[in-house]
Amino acid sequence: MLELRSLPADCTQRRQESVCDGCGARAFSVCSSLDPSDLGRLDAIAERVSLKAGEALIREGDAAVNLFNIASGSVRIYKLLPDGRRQITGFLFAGDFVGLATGDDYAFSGEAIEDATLCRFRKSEYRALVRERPSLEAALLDRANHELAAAQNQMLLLGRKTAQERIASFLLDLPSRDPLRPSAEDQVRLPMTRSEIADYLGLTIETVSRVLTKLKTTGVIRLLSLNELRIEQPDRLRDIAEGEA
Amino acid sequence: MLELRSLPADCTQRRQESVCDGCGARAFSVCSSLDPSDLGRLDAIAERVSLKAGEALIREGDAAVNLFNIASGSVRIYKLLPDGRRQITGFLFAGDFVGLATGDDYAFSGEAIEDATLCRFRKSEYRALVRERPSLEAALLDRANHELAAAQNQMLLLGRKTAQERIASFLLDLPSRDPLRPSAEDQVRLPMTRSEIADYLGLTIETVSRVLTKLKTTGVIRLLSLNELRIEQPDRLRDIAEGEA
DNA sequence: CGGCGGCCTTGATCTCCGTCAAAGGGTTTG
DNA sequence: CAAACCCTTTGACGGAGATCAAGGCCGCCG
Repeated sequence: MLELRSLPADCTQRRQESVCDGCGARAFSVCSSLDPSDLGRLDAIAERVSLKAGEALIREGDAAVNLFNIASGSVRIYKLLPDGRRQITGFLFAGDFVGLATGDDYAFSGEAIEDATLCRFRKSEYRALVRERPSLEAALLDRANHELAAAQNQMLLLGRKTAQERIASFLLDLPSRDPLRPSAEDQVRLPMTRSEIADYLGLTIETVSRVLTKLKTTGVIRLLSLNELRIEQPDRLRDIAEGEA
Repeated sequence: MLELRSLPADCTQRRQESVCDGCGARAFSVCSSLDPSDLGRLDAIAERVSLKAGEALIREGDAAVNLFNIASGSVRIYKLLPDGRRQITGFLFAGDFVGLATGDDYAFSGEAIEDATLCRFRKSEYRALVRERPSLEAALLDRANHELAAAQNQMLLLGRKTAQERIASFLLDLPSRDPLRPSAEDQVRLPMTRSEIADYLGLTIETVSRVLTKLKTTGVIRLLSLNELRIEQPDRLRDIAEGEA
């Protein structure tokens, strides 16, 4: 199985022999599509970056020079309207690739939710590698397709689901997206704030809070702490998520 | 420039020498990434299909055996909730590829909005061709990335924009997506009904109608007919779309 | 350990848009 | 050409969730 050794804290400082070797996210990411010899090529153009919670890796409108692969931690991707309204379009975790949906300029911003480590690639170098490694390109296409399917689900959620249904769907989806933290069955870790949940689900912070309270008082979930909860009645939560309750 | 010759009406009936040869959508689609010799390969596995308005090409939950390329007409892609609420996740036009975001089963339904012609491929055969034609794979990845960017914009719209802003954004986006009908400047063709617009924008049919009326009475747009309108004040419409008015 | 600041919860009120209802226009059918 | 149908428009009303406003919890730092 997979070895989850923790990464050295100072990995930005001195270039390691191989950033890929100790990477706990390798098995989940597009890197796994490369055989060992090709992995060296990837390794050669990868630069390891550490981010503290809240730091930005991508700013909407900037020239898109870098691509990223998340090695650990979590990242929020969002777009803003001129008056400050924010829509978080995705929470990303270890193994996720950032910068797929990108033209010459970034069309979204990205920031670390919690401390995170990432692999940074120069877009030009990455493209060159992709061009000569069809298996890598196939893996990227695969990933893009999964993201597209997820985006369609999110559109259904944002366009047609009630506040309760959105929260329920969110609680059911979230755990499956964080491979490095396959928490106990029906245990949900919420690394993001209520405000971020709200901006992801197209709600306000108050509504998120109220719905969570209601789910708690009806016994569907139990809040273990602010950022941790247990799903007590998964079936009922699933019914709620699909509008059948 | 591009030649927009109309397609023979009976193209499903008898197999043509080459379905690609007369295809007005070729220049916009992934097919354009293939050189003439490879196009023959694609041609060999393509089957031309004609659909009448309203007919389905994909049904959510069915085994995903076919992929499609739209040659002419328009298609709606949507997802349903158990109680019938519908979210249209995309309107597709000539050159668009249907079935990218697909696993073993279709995760969405697709129907013709107006009479349409499509190229149908068996997924297995298509994959085999893609695997040996990196340029085709690259084109698919490109297209997936564009769709992802569009999906993120739609999430912003659904999660954070008001009804007015949604309609304004929609009217500004739509024309650019239909390459076979590069209508007169600021002229918008609406091949879909109000109900479809509503289900695409996360609104109701009544709200769509009311907002269009308001935009009309304020002089921003002019309704030429039910399915055709002119944008009289593009700058103001753009301001509205971004929440600056 | 006490005060401060950030985040979350809870309550009261408001509002945008959804729901319900009816009437108007266009086109298909007999 | 009338009648039936469908889609759209318009109006009146109501409700889910936003907004406004306190108050509670907790970690942090002096």
